[in-house]
Amino acid sequence: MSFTQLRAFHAVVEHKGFTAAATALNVSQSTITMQVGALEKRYNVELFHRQGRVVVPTQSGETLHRITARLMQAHRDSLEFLEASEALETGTLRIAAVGPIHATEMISMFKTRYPGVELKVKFGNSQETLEALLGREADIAITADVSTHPAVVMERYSDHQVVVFVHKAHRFFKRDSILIAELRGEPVVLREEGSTTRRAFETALARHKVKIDRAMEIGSREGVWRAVRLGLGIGVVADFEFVPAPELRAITISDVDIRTNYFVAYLKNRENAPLIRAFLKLYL
Amino acid sequence: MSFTQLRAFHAVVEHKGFTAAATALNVSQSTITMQVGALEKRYNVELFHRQGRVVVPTQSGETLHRITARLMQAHRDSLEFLEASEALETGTLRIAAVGPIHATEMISMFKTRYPGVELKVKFGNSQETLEALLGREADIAITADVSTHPAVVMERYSDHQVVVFVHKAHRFFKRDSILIAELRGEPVVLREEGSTTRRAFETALARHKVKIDRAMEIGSREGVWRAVRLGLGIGVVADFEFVPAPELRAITISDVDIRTNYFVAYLKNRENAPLIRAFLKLYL
DNA sequence: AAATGACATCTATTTTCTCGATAGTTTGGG
DNA sequence: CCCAAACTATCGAGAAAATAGATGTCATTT
Repeated sequence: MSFTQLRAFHAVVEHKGFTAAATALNVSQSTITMQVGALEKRYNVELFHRQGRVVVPTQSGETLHRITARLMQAHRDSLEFLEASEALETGTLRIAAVGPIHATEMISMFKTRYPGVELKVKFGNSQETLEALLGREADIAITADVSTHPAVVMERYSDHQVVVFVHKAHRFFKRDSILIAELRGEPVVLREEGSTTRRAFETALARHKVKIDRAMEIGSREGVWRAVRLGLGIGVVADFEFVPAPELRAITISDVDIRTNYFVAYLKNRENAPLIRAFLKLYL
Repeated sequence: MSFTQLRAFHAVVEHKGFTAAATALNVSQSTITMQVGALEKRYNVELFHRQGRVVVPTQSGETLHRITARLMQAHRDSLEFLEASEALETGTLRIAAVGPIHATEMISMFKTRYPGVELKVKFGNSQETLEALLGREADIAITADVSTHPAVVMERYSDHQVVVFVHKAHRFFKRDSILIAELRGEPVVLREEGSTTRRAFETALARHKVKIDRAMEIGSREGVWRAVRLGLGIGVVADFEFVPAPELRAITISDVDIRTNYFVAYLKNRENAPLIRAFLKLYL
């Protein structure tokens, strides 16, 4: 009893005839006759009443048909699922990330592009993130640390210098660069916690034991930009994000290299996993 | 996506490994690897995490597995049903019969031999019985009339002469044969209504306008035999059923041929239908 | 009675499935 | 730290299954 035979039998019942079944399955009528005939001969069972040109399933045929209906449904379901997977209309991508900012940005972008894919995000520190990846609990890791593990591939996702920028009324306005110590006590307009740029900036300040005046905390780039233009403090921004304006000036910090450094990581032997490829393609 | 591929995939999940799946399906490991690999490549989907010697289904793999579980169950059910059919452990045999006596005897015998087969019996006259057969509402007809329909095969099931038998005290005891008219007014011990033998006997009496004395009506052959031995009347029996005894004698009716004539009929083009063959084999 | 429409049968061919050998990987032990 | 054991991956050839097309048979229709 092969699947092909059962499929042929099922089609004959569904289409009320051998010829019709053959048409539906895109095979020849003789093929259908053979398949069904083989079933009947092999199991010594009469599946159809053949009375002239009318074909009616026997009692046994009807019973078997109830079973093959389930069989064919499951077969169609399998195909449907696989085709949905192929089109990335289904599936699950598990992301382990160190900070919410990058991840949520990426997630919304990915979700917009592939609405059918379920996304699971787990936040943790760098070590936990890497462990999740190695333990196959995550497909993608978004982390700041570089891993030396041979099975892990890391692709740089974000790499830029942090600069400060000031309004022209500020005493730094005519400078090209400053020293980090000069920021001591300065009022600074910052992005919210979790911002990659802010984290890099504060890490550098802490390392050099520089205390600043956290004048404001604003949730958007434009907000920071407006606050600085109003002279409320020094702005902090990634270099490529700085929008030049006549009354504003970006200034580098010459004695410390403050930069963000984020990576997307995945397991080497899964580089061809469709969802991982799709994810990387969207950002790199 | 072929059934074979889905089966291979399913086995790998179920047996937690390619090699184990191969063993379970009685194929080589390379076959399994190819089947699953073909699925993954064709639909660009990752079905298993391959981490060294451990094989774990991915999220997609688990989803597909839920579907293939149904698929395989239906496949097993199909096989089970067909094998039951082969062994005549299932199925339905529809019988159309003219009288209850023969049919019930046959049914109980058939049911004993094939307990799994459902039997449906419909009683009617000869014409209805034949029509049920031709209309495919019955698989087997048990009838007394001979049909000339070319599609119908009739096999003689019962054909025997009806004889009377008497106790040695009876005036017929020394005779070899009698005329039917001699039975007029005689006390006769009969089987119950529906008995084939009784019907043939009474039909003959009616044709020759002979009225007898229905002395007793007894539901078994032994009962009739005992009653006759006690001198309660003349017995009526099929020739081959007569059990010789010193004080009893079977006597033929010389001027009328009283015989039962029953047939089992089936459609010519269904002569190979397993249930029909099984039925015929049991009686002919 | 011929035409028609549908199932049955046969053989050759194409496609699919499968195997066996071999290579590459990971894991556990000495 | 390296080796052996236990897997999975890959390849090319051979076996098995599925299929097509021509033709036969049969019942119904006109």
